[in-house]
Amino acid sequence: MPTNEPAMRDRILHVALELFTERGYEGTSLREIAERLEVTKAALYYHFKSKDAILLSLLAEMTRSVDELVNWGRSQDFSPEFQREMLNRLADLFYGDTSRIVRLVQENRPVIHALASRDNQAIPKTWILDVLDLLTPPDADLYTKIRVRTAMMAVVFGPVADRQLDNGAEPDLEQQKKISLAIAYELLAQS
Amino acid sequence: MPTNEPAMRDRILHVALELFTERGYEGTSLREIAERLEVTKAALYYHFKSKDAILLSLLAEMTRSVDELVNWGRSQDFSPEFQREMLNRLADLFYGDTSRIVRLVQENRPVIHALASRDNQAIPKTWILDVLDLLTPPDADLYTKIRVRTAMMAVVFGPVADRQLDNGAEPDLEQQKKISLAIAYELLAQS
DNA sequence: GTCTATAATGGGATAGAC
DNA sequence: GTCTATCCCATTATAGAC
Repeated sequence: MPTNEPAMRDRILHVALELFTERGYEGTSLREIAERLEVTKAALYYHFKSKDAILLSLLAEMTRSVDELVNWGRSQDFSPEFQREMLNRLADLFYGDTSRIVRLVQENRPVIHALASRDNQAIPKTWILDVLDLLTPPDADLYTKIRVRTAMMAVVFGPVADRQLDNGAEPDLEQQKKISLAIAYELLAQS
Repeated sequence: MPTNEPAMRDRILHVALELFTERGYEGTSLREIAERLEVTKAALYYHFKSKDAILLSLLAEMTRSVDELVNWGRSQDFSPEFQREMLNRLADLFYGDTSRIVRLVQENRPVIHALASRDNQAIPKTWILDVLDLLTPPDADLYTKIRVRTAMMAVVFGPVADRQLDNGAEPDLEQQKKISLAIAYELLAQS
């Protein structure tokens, strides 16, 4: 007999994502997470064997999405069409649910980096460089490299930056995504 | 009789900047800072009254530079020439020494935000929004806003991103600055 | 699956000698 | 201006009852 309540495991992840992003991983204690869920610290340990495990679980989701994209990119030959399609897929990712995890990673880079080198875990440490590499023409000069880098930043960091941009009003993410992509195309075309 | 050794206070700040950026503020203990300087924790407390004070002292430098820029910007009328001059000054700042502090802020956003709201301190919390505001034409539509935002990101985050971009080789920051500015100009011109 | 209680660690900070 | 020694506290994590 299934319950209507979301599984506690997911509720923990949900609250953790929010707090880790707002106050940082190390600025968030398990006590705070437990309080929000109105359970005790010990209860958390039934679902996750450590605090690290909660963070790693959140990151796994993103790693999966990005790995998929990178693997697809590696299977293609370079061409302007490929470049644009790569940007499209990147935008879909980062203007979608994944943007919340991207923000989490951005706000907690040092801890995540430490975790990655300790656990040898597959963690988004260099993913952005991998994607950039795929987006850049093989024979690019510095000027082209920076154009491509700027184009990627527009798409990847746009959704995070724009959230605070629309003064108060609910941001129209679909619209922002279209515009960011248009600008990014332009940057690629003239390189 | 002055000593040739750099003052301990500055040596502390130097080491703290490095560690706070690499391992994060909360991931760095005073013990680690003391060890690098081959002194004890207690010695640090002679120069700074708390760990927070070290971070705040690092931030003060950046706050000063940025405030200067924002104040200058506020004293000017908006025009395309002003826009470009504003970008120039921004680039001078962020391709210079300040870029190290920018990176520190980027890597420790949650803690710094917490500090800012606790102390009511003048901290680079919204500076980027202030600068963006000044760069944006008064009557800008969403398309223009995003173009301007992209232009600013190219100049502000470029130096941080590019550092890892030149595979191994020493990056030519002067060159990167010129190119980033050229791209940023272009984004502004067609908006 | 969640609780109470407690262990174990490590951190920031202070007192007082030198 | 730096040291030794110590305090105090919050945190992660575990043991064992229910």
